[in-house]
Amino acid sequence: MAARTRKPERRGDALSRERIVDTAIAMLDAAGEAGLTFRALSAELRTGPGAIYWHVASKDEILIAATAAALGAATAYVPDDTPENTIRAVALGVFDAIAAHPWVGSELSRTPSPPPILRIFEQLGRQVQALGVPQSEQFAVASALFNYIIGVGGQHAALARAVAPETDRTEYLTMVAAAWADLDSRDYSFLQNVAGQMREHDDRVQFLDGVDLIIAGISSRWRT
Amino acid sequence: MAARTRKPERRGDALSRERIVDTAIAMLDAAGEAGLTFRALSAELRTGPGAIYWHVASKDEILIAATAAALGAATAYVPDDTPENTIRAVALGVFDAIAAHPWVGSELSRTPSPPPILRIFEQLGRQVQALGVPQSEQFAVASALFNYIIGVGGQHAALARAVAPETDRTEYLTMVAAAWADLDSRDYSFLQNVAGQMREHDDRVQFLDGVDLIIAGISSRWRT
DNA sequence: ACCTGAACACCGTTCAAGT
DNA sequence: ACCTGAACACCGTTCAAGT
Repeated sequence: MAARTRKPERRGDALSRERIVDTAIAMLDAAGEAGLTFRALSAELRTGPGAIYWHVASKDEILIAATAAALGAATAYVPDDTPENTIRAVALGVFDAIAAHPWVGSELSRTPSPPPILRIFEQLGRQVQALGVPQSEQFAVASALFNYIIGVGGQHAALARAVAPETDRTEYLTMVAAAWADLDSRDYSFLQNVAGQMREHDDRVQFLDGVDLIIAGISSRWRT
Repeated sequence: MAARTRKPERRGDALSRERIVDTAIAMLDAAGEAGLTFRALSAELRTGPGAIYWHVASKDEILIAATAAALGAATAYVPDDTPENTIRAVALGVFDAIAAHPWVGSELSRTPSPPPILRIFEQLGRQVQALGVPQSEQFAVASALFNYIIGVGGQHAALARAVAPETDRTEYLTMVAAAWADLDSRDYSFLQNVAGQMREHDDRVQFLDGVDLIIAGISSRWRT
């Protein structure tokens, strides 16, 4: 993903904004959000923390750039398909980006809408338009889709943060299911009932089910 | 909200878990998440930081207890109404709690599901059941509602964090609308189109529109 | 049992000084 | 122009010592 075709770069490892962000992404993937510190980052880059500040203004800027890069692939490609399928494709793009980089999920609800997030909203909005939703409702409907997608992302990030990075997914689901099954059945009868489904459910399929539910709502309302 | 009917408490201000959490909530409301530090908290409570650690194990515990307290009122009362209206009531309860305490929005996607969050899921699940959604789909549908609600909360928290606490809401919306109107019209035609609606929209109404959209999806799918 | 406050091991960020 | 690394102003948390 790093541009190899720029000017030759005296050595392979001159410090640059791009290398800083790439290294930050690698560290975030490996050790989570807590693992990215200026000290660790500068050690990895074999410099002092001050050198990094010559290329970026703050840690926030690094985080925003890293999020943009991680979402970039997801938001760049736009299929030429029905509005419904395009919405699904955009949603899955975000979902898969977060699955690959769980820290992206927390950034989504932390930053003041940098470009890649605006692009997601834009894409959803266009499809909402194409579905024939009247002007006055387009913003509300696009927001509903957007907030659902972002919400799932945030929950996934919370899960990733809660358990050790190496924890097996099914092992984790078994833990949660057991915890739910242990709840007081008067107060939590629903959770107890579905605790079984927890173990075998497929996040990705369930995520798409939610998207489809909103799409179904749209067509039932404006396509009678 | 603090229990006044316990034992008399030698003075009015003995240190206690309850008073720590109440004070933390007041500080979070006043100065946001960045304003809550152990030093500031212990200054406010007129002790050293060590005293606080005798009553709570960590800052996280304080944050979780504060979130539980802020959401408590929202999740306690359950109206005896149609499933649709109960879903709306639960959703609005969360929305209003976050409007009153923006920091709750970030906690929602940060903590590993403490009780008040499980209660929200439970409540939504029961209504989904009552709406006649088949067993096998109940978990997915309840998750869709839950994630949408949490997602909106997270976005609100992000907004609250992005602007100074005193910033006027309409002033802020005007800023965002202006920023959207300035975007390249080729890349962001949708955002430009709806930038106008941004200024006059009512968050709360729009939030409910999204809930209704999901409800509409549910009935169109399982109520033919 | 409960509180005190100095100390520890960190942060992000700055800045004089180097090349 | 770019890098160095010590220093600054913070964090959350611990812990010997007090009452």
